[in-house]
Amino acid sequence: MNEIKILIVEDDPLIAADIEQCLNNIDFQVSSVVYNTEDAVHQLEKNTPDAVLLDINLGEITDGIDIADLINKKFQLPFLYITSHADRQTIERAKKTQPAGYIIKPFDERDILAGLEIALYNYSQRKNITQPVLSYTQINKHLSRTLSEREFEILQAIYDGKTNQQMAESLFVSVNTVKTHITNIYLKLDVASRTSAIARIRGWI
Amino acid sequence: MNEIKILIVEDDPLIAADIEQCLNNIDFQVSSVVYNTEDAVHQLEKNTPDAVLLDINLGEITDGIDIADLINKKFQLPFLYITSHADRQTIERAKKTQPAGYIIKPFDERDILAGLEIALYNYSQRKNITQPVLSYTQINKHLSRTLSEREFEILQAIYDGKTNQQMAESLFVSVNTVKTHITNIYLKLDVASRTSAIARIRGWI
DNA sequence: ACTATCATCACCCCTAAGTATGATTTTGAA
DNA sequence: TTCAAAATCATACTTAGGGGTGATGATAGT
Repeated sequence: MNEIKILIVEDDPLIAADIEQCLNNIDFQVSSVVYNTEDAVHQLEKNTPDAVLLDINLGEITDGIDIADLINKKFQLPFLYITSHADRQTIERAKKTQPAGYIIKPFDERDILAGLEIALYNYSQRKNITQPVLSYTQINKHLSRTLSEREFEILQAIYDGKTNQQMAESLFVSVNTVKTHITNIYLKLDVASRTSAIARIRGWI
Repeated sequence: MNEIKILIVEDDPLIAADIEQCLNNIDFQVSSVVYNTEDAVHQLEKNTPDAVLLDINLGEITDGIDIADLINKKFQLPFLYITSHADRQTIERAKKTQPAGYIIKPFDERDILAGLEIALYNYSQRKNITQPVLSYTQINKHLSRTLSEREFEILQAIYDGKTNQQMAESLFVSVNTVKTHITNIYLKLDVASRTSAIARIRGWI
């Protein structure tokens, strides 16, 4: 059984029930169903869910997008819009809140399943990323003389704090070869040491 | 006119044409339509798009999820799946590639508009997260034996790619002193070189 | 007053890192 | 086929980085 708790914000009781039914079918727990902003805030504070499904039009002055703003400011939870509003203006406003998804009514169980699974997974991954991965193309975008793939491998190893000896072993080449590659990398990056190479590419990744 | 270029990977020519039509209607440029993995890779390399729409089932050994893996490894572009496969197994595999969205067929112009707009916006926002500066307290949170302020200064200089000589000059101390500090930093960080020190703290900032 | 931490410096030794130069082989594009 | 780039390796040299040990004065906490 899934322990993931979802908060539903939807002013139409019929649709709310429908969403709730879907969530039950796909083994998500509904932490609460609320019909307005005030209750939504209350639930977010007292019974913090793992993710939120937001209707945009709530028939009051504040709407789902305002709630999204609040989630970003105070709670930092993943949320998805479920709405029938798919016009440019609404999407334009909605995207600025960086939602994890945008499900357009009439929705389908699978839309919610896929949307939530991806939202939750992405959220959990992003929470513990700080290790930015080097990208070959990303680095080369900044260079007139581009790195070869082998050189890029070496640069990655330097970035990971490896010694020349370790690189030689893991790449099955001699230390001399590693040194040659490094010399060429330094030429292209216009640096003269490992640490300055790392500092140089830091802004690029 | 929108200059955003989208790559479509879809093996069914009818659906591909349909997607292309949708993109045109909502003012996105189609950079290319490809039917298999090989062409997809080629397009990614030669005519890098701003985002990718991926069908999962391509009727070959490799599928859209493999292409997604490749995008993450080498290109780091936002991508959305457009597929009729919405079973748990597929979603489970797909979510691991951290897609920006998952559009289930039969799709609708608005699904694509909302999905792409949000994907592109989120991507652009996440890209310019400013490189966090080293923070003294942040580093020490992770250490049992904390760095002194002087040691932290030295660590910053290492992080910036400075040599011991340069540090000695800018801090008005002897190179020997710098070395002593560095030795102590290494002890506390449990590393044995500048580069591994940088790699170690990378996860903390 | 005693102790711990910090910042400072010195000297020795050793190795990893970096520089210079040159060579061979493979491969892919013109 | 020819040419250029890439990957491989070698040898020799220089230097920066790192390990070990020990010492001194300053400061702050118990």
